[in-house]
Amino acid sequence: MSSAPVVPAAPTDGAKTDRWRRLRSAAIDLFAERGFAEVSIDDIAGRAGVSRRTFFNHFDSKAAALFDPDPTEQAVLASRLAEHAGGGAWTGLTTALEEHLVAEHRVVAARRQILANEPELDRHHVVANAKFEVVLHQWLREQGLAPFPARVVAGIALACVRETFMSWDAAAGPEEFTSSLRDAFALAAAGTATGISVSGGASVGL
Amino acid sequence: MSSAPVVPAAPTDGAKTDRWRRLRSAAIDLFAERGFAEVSIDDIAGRAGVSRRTFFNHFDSKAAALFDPDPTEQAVLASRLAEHAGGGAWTGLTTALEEHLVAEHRVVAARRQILANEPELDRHHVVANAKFEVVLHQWLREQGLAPFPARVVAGIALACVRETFMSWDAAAGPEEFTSSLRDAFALAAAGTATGISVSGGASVGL
DNA sequence: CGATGGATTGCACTGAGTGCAAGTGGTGCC
DNA sequence: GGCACCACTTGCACTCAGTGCAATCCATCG
Repeated sequence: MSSAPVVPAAPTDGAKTDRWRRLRSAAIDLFAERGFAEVSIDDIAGRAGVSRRTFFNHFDSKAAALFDPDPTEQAVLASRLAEHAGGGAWTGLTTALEEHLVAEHRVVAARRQILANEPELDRHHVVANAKFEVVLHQWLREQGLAPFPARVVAGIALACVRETFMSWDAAAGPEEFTSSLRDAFALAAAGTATGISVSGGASVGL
Repeated sequence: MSSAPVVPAAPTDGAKTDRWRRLRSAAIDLFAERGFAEVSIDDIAGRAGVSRRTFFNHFDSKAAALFDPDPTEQAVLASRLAEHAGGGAWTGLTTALEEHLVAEHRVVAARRQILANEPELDRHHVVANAKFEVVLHQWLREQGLAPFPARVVAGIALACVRETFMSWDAAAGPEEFTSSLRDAFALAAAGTATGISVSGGASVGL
């Protein structure tokens, strides 16, 4: 009980992560209540019971409080991906992404709701998505893909996620999201395997 | 000489656009000289010979001065796309994009140079790319693609642009960029037509 | 118990971004 | 020409995001 764990189960868990989550939670609640622009960092820090300065020990910016991944999230996604290594890049990638988004569905739904009211926040969301791209690209390269195909595959997968997310009504619940996402992945796989048909029918692959 | 032109050749040309270009030019020069963070908006406005307040009449933010498209650019890209309508979505899209990036190569190169020194600016660049996505997606839908395939195709094309841009040495000149971009587009078309091979060889399309 | 180091906090400061109201200059209309 | 109109510019004042610094608090380890 007293000995240090040989391998910390979740490296960033602890008081710090708790504070991080309290801050994010406060931020999400306030954004949902009043709108992003109407919430100051003092408000967030106040509701989370920490000082304004502490907010900036955890987040680089106000938007980060809404869009940054959980401190453990990168590692979790990475291990999900690792579990699916070797069984086909596309299958592994999409399975891991789906698991991941299901596990995070509460936060994902909160983001969707807030974005629905304030579309201009989409710019920050796009940036958040780009962080995923780094992880996915990295993993795909480890699976043996060259840099460029890895970029394309990651781009396709993220396009699926994005399209699903944007056309999803958060009030409809997570099941809707999951099934739509699965459809999107399947459509992408089928489309790229057979060539997504285009009007005019020119056979250019896409 | 005195009659108003029936159709304004470029709707946003004029004194306002001139100021816009002077401001962008000043911003690019200063960013290249000192680095993004070391340049204030007063600096930019000063060099462009306008007031600080006027800067904000033209740009929403400091980053916008570097990454916003030229006021005429959207229209220009749209008309390039229009020229290539009907001849196959992928071909038209990539041709228009290539033309467009060649025409803009000075600014593109400047951005590349500045990003090389300050990678953290990439977040803004990603946002700028996302604006393209809107235009491309719109055009693809007009070509008869459903929302989702349109998203995927646009995502692939932008992945090509992004990968080419990021792996390009701006000092090498625009020809390098163009030929790399063309290669990337060809690779994407071939890869998606035949299925990008993955290690393990599972036949999942990607 | 005392030392050590990470995290929190308060304070002060720079600079981004905005609202407002007062110029300023050009354009067309009488 | 004179005048009204309009779009753009400018200065001013203000809020608030974000940062550096130094003091403090607290948990853990020896």
